[in-house]
Amino acid sequence: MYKLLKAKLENSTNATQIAAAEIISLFKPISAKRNEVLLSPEETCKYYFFIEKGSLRLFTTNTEGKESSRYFAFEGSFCTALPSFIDQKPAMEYLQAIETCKLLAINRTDFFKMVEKHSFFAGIYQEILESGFIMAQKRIYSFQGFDALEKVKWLIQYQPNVLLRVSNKMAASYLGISPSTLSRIKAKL
Amino acid sequence: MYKLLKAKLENSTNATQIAAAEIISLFKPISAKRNEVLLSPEETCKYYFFIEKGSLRLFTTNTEGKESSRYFAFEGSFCTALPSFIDQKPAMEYLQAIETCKLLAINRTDFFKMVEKHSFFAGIYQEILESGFIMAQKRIYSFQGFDALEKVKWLIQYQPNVLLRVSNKMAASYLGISPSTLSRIKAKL
DNA sequence: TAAATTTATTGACATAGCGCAACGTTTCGT
DNA sequence: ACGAAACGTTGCGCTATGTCAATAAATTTA
Repeated sequence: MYKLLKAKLENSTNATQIAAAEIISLFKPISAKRNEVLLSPEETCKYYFFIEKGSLRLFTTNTEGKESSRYFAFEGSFCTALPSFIDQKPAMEYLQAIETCKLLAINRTDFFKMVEKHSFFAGIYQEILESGFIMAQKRIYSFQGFDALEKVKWLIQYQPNVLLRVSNKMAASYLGISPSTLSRIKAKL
Repeated sequence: MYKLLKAKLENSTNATQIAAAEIISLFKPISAKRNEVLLSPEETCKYYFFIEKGSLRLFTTNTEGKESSRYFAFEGSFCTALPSFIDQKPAMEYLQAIETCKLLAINRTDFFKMVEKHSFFAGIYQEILESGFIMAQKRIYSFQGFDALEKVKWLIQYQPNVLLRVSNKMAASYLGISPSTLSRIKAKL
């Protein structure tokens, strides 16, 4: 049940068994069904999730109800609506299970307590922030001046899981193209 | 000369005068002329810069030579080619002064030494990463499904400095629209 | 300060990709 | 297991925005 989380923490440099165990003990198991919404825009995000199994996505809807997906996360990753989690303001976005999930959740207070107490865990948090930042930047660059075909190729190269495990509609809303266009591009390979 | 940096550090909670002074002593002043390139894609980024005066931008060029601007920074901000600074790999992007600048630079070793030594400075770094991440996410959301007019309005609302202090060409390349389109939109207000 | 270079504006034209719609297919609820 | 609902695919016409080009304005260099 805590297999992947345990591996993640214990493989971290400077982690001790004891510290890892303390942190793990603060994560509570949560199940989520396919399509279940774990967080709505008006809510404030209370938990940092770790995915043992399944996948999550973060997305918004604009005023006309059109979805825009921001992030997909799969087993072995942490995922939360970070701005809300950090600032404790309404999330302004949805967090949704897109497959049946086994999740582990730590609440905000405990999370930051552990970040302060265990420097190796602060290191993990720092890595999450750094890689999230870098990923976001790459995506911004990549999408500037790319046409639809180039975006799809980029996705295949850098996040192949997305096209394999996520619906066309969601993948399209991640790329900022219409489902029709994505469908046509896939047909041409 | 160190006025803004001093203010930034000393206004931080948990900062002591002594610690702030130690950190400040590791920043060396650097001048940069308008349009001067401080870092090229094949170079590895050695410094974290703080802007006392002027402005910087990060940008790439694609294979056809078209520029794509990623980030503009003005006085009072930290700025570096973060992925390169962190991983010490080629930057894959340019860092350029777009106005005449007075900069303060700290090298990577000293920077991370201070992050480890002074928890308030680690806090500042954490804030930079968090806000950078959040900003990048907002931008991704905003640019998905926005047409050119909406992008410009968004920029006016959230980063008015960009349109005021940066050339149309650069602002357009930041928004992912052509200079012509930006010009036409501005004409219509 | 004048010439040279770069940038901004505006018009004419071409086109990628969107919305819409129709139809087939998969998934979901009971 | 069945019907209903959501999703994927594909065709068609339209519009926003890109490219190209010509002129005007601004900035840099000497």
